[in-house]
Amino acid sequence: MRKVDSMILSTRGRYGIKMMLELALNYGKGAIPLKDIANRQSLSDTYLEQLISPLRKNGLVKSTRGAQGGYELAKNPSEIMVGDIIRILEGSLAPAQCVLEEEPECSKAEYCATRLLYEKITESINNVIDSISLKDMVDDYYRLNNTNVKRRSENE
Amino acid sequence: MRKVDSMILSTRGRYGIKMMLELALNYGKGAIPLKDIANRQSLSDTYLEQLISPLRKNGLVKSTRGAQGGYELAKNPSEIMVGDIIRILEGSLAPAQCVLEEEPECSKAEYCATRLLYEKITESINNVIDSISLKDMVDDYYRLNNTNVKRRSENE
DNA sequence: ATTAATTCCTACTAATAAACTAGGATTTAC
DNA sequence: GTAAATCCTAGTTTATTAGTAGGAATTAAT
Repeated sequence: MRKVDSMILSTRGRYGIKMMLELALNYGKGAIPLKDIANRQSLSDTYLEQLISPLRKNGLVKSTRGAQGGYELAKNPSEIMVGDIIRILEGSLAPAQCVLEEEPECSKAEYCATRLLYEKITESINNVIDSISLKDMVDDYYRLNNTNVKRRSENE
Repeated sequence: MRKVDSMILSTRGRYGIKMMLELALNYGKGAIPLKDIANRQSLSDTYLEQLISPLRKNGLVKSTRGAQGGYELAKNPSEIMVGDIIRILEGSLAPAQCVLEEEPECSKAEYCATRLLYEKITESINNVIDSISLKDMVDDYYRLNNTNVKRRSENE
């Protein structure tokens, strides 16, 4: 039996977003250890380690090694778009190979009505994820929780 | 090494759309055998059989059994939305479980800023795929091919 | 200096899902 | 009655996802 629904995002993207939102909620407070985030979210810290590594290499977070070390955002939450996180962790979101820029054009691209459809879908997704920043999510978070006191728990 | 990009649609959805576009291009001309479509698109006919079955059960195509039989659209191409095809073959497209209606709400849905994000992504995708009909794709097809003579080949 | 807490790195493994294939039963035009 | 088709269930193979495991390097605190 096949899976019934298609998750657009795998755990890489979903956990990555949760992790980054946690860091955004703590922006300006210094580095926090990954294990803390993993515990709060009930996720495997060794798995999160794997996910935060490319985020660091792409300049979205910075790390402090050693005891009392940890991670923090490398720039202001308003400068980090959800699309950045997703593209680093999941790659480009596209309905089919032929829409990806890196790919050579498929031989009949000019005749291809399905390609046009895929381009519309891709554009629509990119519009959303590139217009929402971590700051927007932090604002949503406080608005939804109807409080100005920073909380720690955040669910999927 | 992990896959680099995320295909939103699997072969189920992509082949399904190609198949349905072929049927739309031949709408009104009677049933055509699946093997013909598979040959034109260089796809496995036994695999396509599996995909067309749910499309038939959901009333998008109708079949004629026996020799000279085949498949045809069960309604006008303008009445069949790309979203219908995708939902039948791939299930709901959602970034995470918690956005799916069938799912019980996750315990902290009201506090959940990531859920809000997922809802925005989902809405944006649904807006696109539910606004494009097979007729629109047929029109695009002829416009892209700059001809009024119906052609057979159509690529991914 | 030693210890404990942390990041960093590579490689492996288990579970799940995707992408088909196989085989045959049933239907129907010719 | 035969060939061409749909219909149905159950496999199989391959790829991807979602982790684990183990340890090296770094650093604050004692």
